[in-house]
Amino acid sequence: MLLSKACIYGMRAALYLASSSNDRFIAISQISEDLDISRHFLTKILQQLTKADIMESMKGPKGGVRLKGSGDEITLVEIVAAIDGMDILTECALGLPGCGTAKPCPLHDQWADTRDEIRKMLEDTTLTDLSRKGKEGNLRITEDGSFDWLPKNN
Amino acid sequence: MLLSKACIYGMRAALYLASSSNDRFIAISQISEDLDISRHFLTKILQQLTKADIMESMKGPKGGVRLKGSGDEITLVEIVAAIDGMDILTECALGLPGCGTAKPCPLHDQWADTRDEIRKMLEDTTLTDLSRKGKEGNLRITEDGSFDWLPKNN
DNA sequence: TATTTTAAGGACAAAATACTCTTAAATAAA
DNA sequence: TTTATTTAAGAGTATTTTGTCCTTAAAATA
Repeated sequence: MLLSKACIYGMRAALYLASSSNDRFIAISQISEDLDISRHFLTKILQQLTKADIMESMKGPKGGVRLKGSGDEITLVEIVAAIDGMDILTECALGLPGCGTAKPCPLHDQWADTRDEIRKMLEDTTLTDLSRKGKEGNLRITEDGSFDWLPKNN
Repeated sequence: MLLSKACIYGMRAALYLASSSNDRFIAISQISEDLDISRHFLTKILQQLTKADIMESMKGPKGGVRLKGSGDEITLVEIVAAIDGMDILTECALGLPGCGTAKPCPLHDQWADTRDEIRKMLEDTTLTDLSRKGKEGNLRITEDGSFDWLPKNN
């Protein structure tokens, strides 16, 4: 698995928020319910994203989380960096520390190329891209085939 | 991490064997020592590779493991398939089961493309490719910077 | 001010992964 | 045939990841 579950959950939650009216705070309990993700676990993950300034949070009634910036300025790589770290995009495929052009492993060149493809994809994809695509195609963001995954307040 | 440690260890051991005279059996204890991988753990991993017919083993003195076929017929994807399974090359980036062209997630298209790049790289790279490259450039296959990583019997 | 709602944070439990140890079986060679 | 060597196999331990629970803090509102 390239990305941890925490990272995947974070991406899905961010995509959920990007598909909502992003001026309002949305309770994590609602997100967790709609996306069928453990509430407490998701809370922890979104804390990381608020610390990374990707989201902002508000306590109390009417509180919750929302994206800090505009969805078209947030790319997937930022979420990955905040949760899994950038290591997965720099690490050696054979696990050798310090693998680079100066001191490569035999697989270095090939892996560097494919790794760049992954990074480019993550860098080029914004939350708005995914949200638009999801809305246009009525695509799912949750396991059960329910295609009307859009947050209720939209 | 895209590949598990077990998978990475398996690839390194296979590359080690591909760089040796492959008519002789080589003791796992020697491989583990040269590659600085736990002997018992490596034994388990190589058992998987022998079950997958990538290697063959022999008990007793003068026993050990060796590649079953020629190194230029063994690609990295076979090793990955035997240890981590092919799931990592088919799974949805958002973790949704059944994600495919028929029932995609918003990230499906982008991820399918990059996933194919990964698979292509693994399918196109043979052990002999890596071995040749390693020998030509005197590249390392082990952590400490020692560049003379070739098995002693060559 | 009191109550309710919500995130923050820490402590804990379960599951998956990584790694170790022990014993058994096979084989070569003394 | 006995002994030494080496893989096979299974049980056991450690670490990391994933997931749960409970308490505290902050904010809205009655």
